[in-house]
Amino acid sequence: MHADKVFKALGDPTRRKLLDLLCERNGQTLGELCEGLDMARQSATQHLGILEAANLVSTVRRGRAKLHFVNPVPLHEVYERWVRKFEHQRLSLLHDLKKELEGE
Amino acid sequence: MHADKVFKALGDPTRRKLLDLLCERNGQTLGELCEGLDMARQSATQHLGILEAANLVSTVRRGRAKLHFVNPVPLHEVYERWVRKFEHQRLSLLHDLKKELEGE
DNA sequence: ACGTTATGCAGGTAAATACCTGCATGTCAA
DNA sequence: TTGACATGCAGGTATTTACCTGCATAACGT
Repeated sequence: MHADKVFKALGDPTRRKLLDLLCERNGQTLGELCEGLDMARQSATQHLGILEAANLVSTVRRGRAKLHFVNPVPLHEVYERWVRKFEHQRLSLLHDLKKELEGE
Repeated sequence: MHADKVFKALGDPTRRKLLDLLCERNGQTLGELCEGLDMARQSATQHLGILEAANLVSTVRRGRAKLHFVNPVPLHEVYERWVRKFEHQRLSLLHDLKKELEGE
């Protein structure tokens, strides 16, 4: 997994909105996605390209249209690597901080 | 939760390394964290500031030193909002794609 | 074939980002 | 108090990013 691409892709509100749009209805075309975005088509293309490079979106050509599908796998990998790892700290964090504030 | 700050904070390899370093040993000082980084102290300060602004790191002053602690809460919120939401698609994605490739 | 529609590609600009150097402030220990 | 140590703050630069305009290509329907 390329954490860099995934997190950078998610670090933009337009791209997160694109994912939400695709979650509502999978397989939309570029034109359809643009309707919900309030920016030029070319900008949306760029955002979708970044999502695709991060493997968060997969595409299928269908005639002159390009259909976009969410790929949830990288999100799950993010969870495995960056959420679960820190889960066990949710209690020990408080412990560490408390000890520190009490003077070691 | 401020998804923007959290994802942007995570979208840099230096900052992810800082989180890993703190995961190994919580409560390290700026100087200690710098030893594992290969960049000027001021740059690390900037990265830690971004992590703190995203609420991924909390700090406690202790005399002239500043101790850093991981805060796993935003990571868990990311999971709730951006991973679980797309979990149910892990099967339906294949379904959608298959239908599409078969010609609707 | 022709016009319409959907997307691709080239490039240009303003803002944000990641790094740095240099100097200031605050704390500890002798 | 003084020197050493830990961090804070100001600013400067090169790269990346997010947006745009303009033109090119490809597919559909009549």
